Amino acid sequence: MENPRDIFIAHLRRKGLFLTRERRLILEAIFSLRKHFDFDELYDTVKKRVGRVSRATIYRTIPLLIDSGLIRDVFRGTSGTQYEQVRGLEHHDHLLCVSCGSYIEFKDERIERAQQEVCKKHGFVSVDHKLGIRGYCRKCALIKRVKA
Amino acid sequence: MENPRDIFIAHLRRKGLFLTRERRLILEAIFSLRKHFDFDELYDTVKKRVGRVSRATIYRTIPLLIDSGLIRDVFRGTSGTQYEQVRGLEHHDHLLCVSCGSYIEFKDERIERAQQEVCKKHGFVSVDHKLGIRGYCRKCALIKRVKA
DNA sequence: ATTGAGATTGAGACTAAGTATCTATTAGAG
DNA sequence: CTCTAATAGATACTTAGTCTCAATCTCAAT
Repeated sequence: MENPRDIFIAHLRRKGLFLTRERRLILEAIFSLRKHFDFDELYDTVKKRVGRVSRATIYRTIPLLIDSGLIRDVFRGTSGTQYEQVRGLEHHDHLLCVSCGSYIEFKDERIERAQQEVCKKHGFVSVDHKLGIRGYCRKCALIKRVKA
Repeated sequence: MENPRDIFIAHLRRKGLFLTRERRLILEAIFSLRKHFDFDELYDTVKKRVGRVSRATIYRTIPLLIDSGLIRDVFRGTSGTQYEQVRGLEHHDHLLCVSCGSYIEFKDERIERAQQEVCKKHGFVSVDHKLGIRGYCRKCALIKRVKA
C-alpha cells in the first residue's frame, strides 16, 4: 500500500470512482516527469504516450491526484499552476527566483513547529500550507549587483 | 513623506510617470476599502466615485501600487487575486479557512527570523514572501466535527 | 500661460487557464 | 455477460488579465 498506484486506487475506491485507462496513464506520466511540472508538460507527456487525451481529462484527474496526496500545487504564476510530485511525506517550502525562474526547496523544522503553535493558538485545524519566498538566487543577485 | 500619496508620487517620479487623476482616485479608493479587497471591489468603488474608469486602468495601476509598497497581493484564488493594504511595515501571514473563507492574520517572529536564516544560507536575496496556512477556523472545525 | 513630447486613458479586441455540457464509450459489480 | 453509473472526448463557454491604438492629458521647458 506504499506505491502510488495503490494509493490512487484506494482513493478512487473510497470515492466510488473507476481506475480508467486514462487515469492510470496520467499517473504513470507524472512519475516520468521531473519533480515540478505544469499542465502542459503533463498533457504533452500523456499525449505522446497514448496518442490522444482530452485536456479536460487531465484537468479532471489533477484534483483526484491532489486529494490522493500524490501531487500538490505549489504556486500559481501568470501562466498556469505549477505542481510537484509528493514523494513520501517530506513537506518543504520554496525559494523562488523572480529573475531566472529557478527554485530551491528547503525545510525548516523551526518554521514548521512555529506554524503548528500559531494554529493551536487560534483553534485552527491546518490541512495544508504554502510558504514561498520570492527574490533573487545567488547567481541572479550577483548579476543584479553588477548591473546596478 | 509618510502618507500614501507622497509615497506613490515619489515612486512615480522615480519611474518618470505622471500622477494622473485616475491614479490619484484609485489610490484614494483603496484607502476607503476594507483592508483586503479584490479587483472588482476596487473597480466598483472607483467607478462609483468617478463615474467611469477603464478596467485596464485599474489593472495597470495595481502593479504601480504594489511596487510602491502600498498594497500587496496576498493570495490568488480561483476567482481572481486578493490584495491588501499595507499600513506601515507590519508584515504578517494568513490562516485561511477553506470552509467559510474567513482569514486570520498573524505574525510570528520566529518564523520571520528562520526565513532570513534560510535565505542567508542559500545566498538568496528575498524581496517578498507569502505564508498561507489553509484549513478550518475554530467555528468551522467544530461544525465539521459535529457532522462527521 | 503656452506648448509639445511623451505618457496615459478608455474601449474593446484578444489570450489563455480552467470549467461545463453533451454524447458515445467504458469499467466493473452482480 | 449484462446493465448502469461513471467516464472520456470534443468543444463551447467563462473569465482574469493583457494588448492595441486613437484620442487625451501631464508637466517640464519655455
